[in-house]
Amino acid sequence: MIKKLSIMDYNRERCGQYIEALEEERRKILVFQRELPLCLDLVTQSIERCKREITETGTDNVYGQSECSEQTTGQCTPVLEQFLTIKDSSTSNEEEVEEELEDEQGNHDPENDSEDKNMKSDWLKSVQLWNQPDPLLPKEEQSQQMMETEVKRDESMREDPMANSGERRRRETERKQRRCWSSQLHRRFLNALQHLGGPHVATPKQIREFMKVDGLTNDEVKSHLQKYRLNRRRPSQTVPNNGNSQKQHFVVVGGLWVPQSDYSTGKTTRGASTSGTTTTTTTTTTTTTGIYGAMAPPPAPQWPSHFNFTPSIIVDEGSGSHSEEVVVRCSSPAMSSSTRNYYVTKN
DNA sequence: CAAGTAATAT
DNA sequence: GATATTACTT
Repeated sequence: MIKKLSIMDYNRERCGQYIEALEEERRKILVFQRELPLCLDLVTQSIERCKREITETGTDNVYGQSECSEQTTGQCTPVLEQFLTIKDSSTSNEEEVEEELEDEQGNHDPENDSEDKNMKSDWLKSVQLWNQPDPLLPKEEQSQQMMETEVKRDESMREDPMANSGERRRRETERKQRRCWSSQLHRRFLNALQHLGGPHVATPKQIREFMKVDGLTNDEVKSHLQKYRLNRRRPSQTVPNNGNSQKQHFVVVGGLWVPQSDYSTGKTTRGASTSGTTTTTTTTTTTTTGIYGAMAPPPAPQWPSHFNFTPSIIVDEGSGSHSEEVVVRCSSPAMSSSTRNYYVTKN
């Protein structure tokens, strides 16, 4: 009898301490939620779970062993509402593997007592680095376990200027089919960039070789790089000061402007397949692909939201250092000693 | 040929 | 308007 109670109390106590620790952790992570969205989500979920356990101990089951396998972070105890300012995250769809970077190839985490197993298995599914417009593909298995070190891209899709059965093509100047940079592809891009010493040092060719994405051309990388550089030069400046002060709170941390709530705007419609346990009844498909009909499946890839065009934070590795350390430093708008080689057309 | 940049197309 | 492709210059 008493024993039981004492155990209960003990557990509760421990849980409480754990929660405290977690919350503290979360506060820290919150600052970098842009870089560590999943991390934050994890911690949040953990906190929820713990709290739930505590609150439920009042009744009978001491160990809230209920796995509470809720898929989304939705319906939760309102207790920690204060911390959930980000709320809308709906990060059920993980395609954002945080800054793990390198682990892409060798990630083997067979032992995952934690709840983070469901993630990371997901982004592997969304393999298609290239949103290859292909309505025909069932999109299910398709190209599943490839990827790994080298990603392959179906070359057949490519419109060959030559191979046209009839020369109905518009002459040889057939514009390439437009393809988007999926977030994963972009990750590789960033990864390469980082290892090559920053966007201003890395050259398209190097990047392409580093990415090891089959079918990726130099020009594509070059273009992407160009855009990347431009976007990073002056990311804001649009929307001078919209009257709506909404929830764009910014926090100054160590001289860095960090958006307090962000990242969640994506809200991709793609059903997060979540953990592999049992078939998820999520509709997945039926995404109202309004435009383009069956062209590009998900509207997912949106740069502004989840690509790391970190406005004022440059994450670049010391060019020479091979260590894992990543230096985060502020980039003054006037920095970037980009030697502007402006060539004036002098004919 | 490769990289940067500008122009153009979607 | 944003993003990708192409054209052009170096």
